[in-house]
Amino acid sequence: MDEAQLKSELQKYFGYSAFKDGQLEPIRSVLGGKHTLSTLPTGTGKSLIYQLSGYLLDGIVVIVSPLLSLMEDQVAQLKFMGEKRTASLNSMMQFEERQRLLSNLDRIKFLFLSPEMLQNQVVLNQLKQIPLALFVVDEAHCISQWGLDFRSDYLFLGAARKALGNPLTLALTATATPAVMGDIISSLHIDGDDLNVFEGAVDRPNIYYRVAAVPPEEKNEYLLQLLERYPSPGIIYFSSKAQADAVAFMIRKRTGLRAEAYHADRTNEDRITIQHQFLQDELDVICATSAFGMGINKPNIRYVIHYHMPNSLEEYVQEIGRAGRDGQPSTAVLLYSETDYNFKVKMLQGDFPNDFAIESVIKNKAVNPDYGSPTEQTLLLHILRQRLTKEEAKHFIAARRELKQNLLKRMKGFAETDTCRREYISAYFGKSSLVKPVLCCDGCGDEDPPLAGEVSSRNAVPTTGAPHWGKILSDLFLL
DNA sequence: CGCCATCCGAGTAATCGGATGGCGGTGCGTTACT
Repeated sequence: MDEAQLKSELQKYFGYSAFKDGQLEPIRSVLGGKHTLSTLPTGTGKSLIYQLSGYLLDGIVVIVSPLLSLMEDQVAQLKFMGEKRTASLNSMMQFEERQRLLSNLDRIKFLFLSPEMLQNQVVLNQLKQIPLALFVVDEAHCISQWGLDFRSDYLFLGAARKALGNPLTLALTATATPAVMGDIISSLHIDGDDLNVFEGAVDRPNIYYRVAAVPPEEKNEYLLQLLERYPSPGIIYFSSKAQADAVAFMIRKRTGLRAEAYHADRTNEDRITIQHQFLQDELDVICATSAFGMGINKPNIRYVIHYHMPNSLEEYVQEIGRAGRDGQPSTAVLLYSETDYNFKVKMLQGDFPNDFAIESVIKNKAVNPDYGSPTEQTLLLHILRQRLTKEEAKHFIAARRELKQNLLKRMKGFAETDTCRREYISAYFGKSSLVKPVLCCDGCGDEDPPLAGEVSSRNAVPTTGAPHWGKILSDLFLL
């Protein structure tokens, strides 16, 4: 199908007259019968890729999604567009409801489910009975990020694909390093000869990067200064739920800003409310752990501050990537402290099963649910499922530990580099060409973007020589 | 890692010193309970 025909189908199904950047190529690839891996920033219309492809192929489209809330969002969106043949299969459903859906799958066009649900034999058997147009893995980096450490069912998507007869597959993610892309492809057991990979840009030219070395005890005061300076709304990321709570409280006390904490200890109801309020501009600041963000597509987030550094540069880039979706100047600030790094190193070291745990799991053929963190348990489960020998298991754990430590070291490298941070990220993601924006990062000696209406007293940033606002914008749009 | 909070015994009436231990975070689904 040529581009003109696809455009007319786009018009027919969605009412759009043109594709956004990065949509057309993966659609043509899928329609050409090729497995496809596409990295495309969130908010640039990733879901349209499988939606339009799905309409133009016979059979059901199965979309594997990491979060129930994402599934619900997608179902609601499709139904809003008038597509009634949409459902998600999950644990929220009543038994009868689920039975009814499973026996009527032939009436469904878009089915959303979790990787865990695909482990269910009944579900797999029902799916085998009907023609499968496309197997979609949304947020596919979760395979690499969670498979071994957190949600082991992500590693079984390859087996599920095989059970379903190796269907045409589309993997979508916002950002992936070459290593993560390799993990995705090999874990899904995709034949490389039948694969097309489309890589979107990683760089976000309208985000200015800055790292500030701030000792832990000075972070709160420093943060308050930043909040005075930066326009809302924004996100502040933490490595600890308690600290996210505490700082949200402090911000409410000491500023006029509306701040809320968001993490896994909040009730489902609270989380929905907070997210909704944030999207409606009824909150200025979200103090969040990594629980917040996936699927959030709010255009006007002006800053993302990291109170603690994440465990990897992938996570960092994903989290700061939530800023400035509208293309307007935005800021990413990392409050870096070597104490934090040392703490993370220590935590990481304790987060792997020791030899005794490895040996007893192999001996008992079961994981003791009372032993260790979720990460340790997932790793032990993997050892068990792969039927590793003692030696293999120890090597596996050692390699895993080294990998995680390296990810953390690269994150530290980013924080400590005195050269261009944008180049550092770009190189990390294996990109060769990079066009630097006028306002790049502190490593390039650039000052923070001047902010509308800013009265700068305390920070006393000299504005002489700083590019004019209008020039900054025009430079951005030329990129 | 290095910093706290907590505990504990000493030995005196209410604290003190030293030791100890703890210290992240991500979500499905199922099932056994209140």
